Amino acid sequence: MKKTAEEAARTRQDLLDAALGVFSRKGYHATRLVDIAAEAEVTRGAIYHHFGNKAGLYRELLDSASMVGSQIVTEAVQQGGTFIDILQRILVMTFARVENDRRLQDIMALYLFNTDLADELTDIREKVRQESITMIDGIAAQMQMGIDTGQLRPGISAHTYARSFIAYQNGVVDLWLGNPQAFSLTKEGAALADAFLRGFAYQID
Amino acid sequence: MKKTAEEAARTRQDLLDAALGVFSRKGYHATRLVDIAAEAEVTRGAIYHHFGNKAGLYRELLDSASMVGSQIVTEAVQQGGTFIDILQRILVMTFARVENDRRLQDIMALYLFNTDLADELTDIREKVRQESITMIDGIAAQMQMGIDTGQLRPGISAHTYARSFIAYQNGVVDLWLGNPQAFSLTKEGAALADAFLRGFAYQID
DNA sequence: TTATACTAACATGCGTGTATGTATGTTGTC
DNA sequence: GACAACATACATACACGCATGTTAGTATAA
Repeated sequence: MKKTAEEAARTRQDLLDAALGVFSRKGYHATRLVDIAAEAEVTRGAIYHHFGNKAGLYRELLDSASMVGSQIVTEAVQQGGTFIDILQRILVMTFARVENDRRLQDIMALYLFNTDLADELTDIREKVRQESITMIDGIAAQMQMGIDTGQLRPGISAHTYARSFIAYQNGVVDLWLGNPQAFSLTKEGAALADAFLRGFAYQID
Repeated sequence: MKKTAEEAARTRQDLLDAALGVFSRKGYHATRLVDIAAEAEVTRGAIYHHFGNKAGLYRELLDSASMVGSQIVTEAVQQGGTFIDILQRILVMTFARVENDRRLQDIMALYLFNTDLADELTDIREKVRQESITMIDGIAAQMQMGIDTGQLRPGISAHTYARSFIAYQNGVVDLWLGNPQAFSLTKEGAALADAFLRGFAYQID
């Protein structure tokens, strides 16, 4: 019955993958550990062996799921262009990747729909909150550069720009997750990014 | 033990109010009927008497909570102004009202975080989905007018404008609900709306 | 031979729903 | 308008299932 070390690591990863899918689809409370175990083709015992309990699994999962969005950002920055070009690219790439990457969908869902977190998970909520704050701060620093170089309209604070940006990004993804058949993130992504970054208002030059 | 007819209606409403608060804070699965009953200062028996079961209570709640956003829209339209002015006003009013109205906060949370809805509530999810579709269609019709009258930039479809708009509105509210102390929806509302509607890009006229 | 990676069986608690009880409003009848 | 007959608005207590966590067992890698 005992498996080799790498086999064990594999089932551990399988459990994390399965948990990500089920948690993001059904929420924390509604997911039954037996569903996760079944999807990973083990029994619940494996979960308790690797993660101690349900909350431990969720904890681990969130740690492994973090720092995914940052990869897209660095990739978009590397391709160069103006400040607005980069912001546009971040949105377009995020939208397209969400539509085509099931795993990323699940991670986004996990971050966006973190209600119904049990009392025993308040520390997790707090951690996510802190992470989002530092993320906003980081984006705000970038936005400040955009303001300083005259590529962003003045009169709006860097933090407002930052909040506006990720609010939009999350809002679009959220909307799509709620009804994926309604529209295509890949096809409409560029227009959605354009409408946001260039604004709705028609300014005659 | 039997109360007068209007007393009964009162406890029924108390239960709905209590349910809105608890459901929106903890999610469907995590809320215990005893919590709702306690907050309404009755026992669970009252819930089963008035609503049959937990799902019935949630169902009723969602019906009574619907059609709140439309009120803001009509109010914003009545005040007149250009198309962009009205859109701006809708955002600003929504943001400000969310920050100051606990009930509206709960309703928004209920709509935004509708994950973890039990298998017995798939019909509710479907209903919410349908409502959001017709809402988007309605907004798109308005946006089409904005395009036709040259007040919205051409080259973007009415539906994309509509999705963009409510994605942003929801995104900002979602962001704030996740961390209300981080910023003030009332104070930053105008800037957030402005950044969105006029765009980030600095266009030199 | 020992620690590991689980499986299987069991115990426990908790939350929903239901059945019953009860006090009181409400309605018809004379 | 008084009084029975019934309906209502809950409270209380119980039954039941289900999901978590725990413990014991087993096979095998190290």
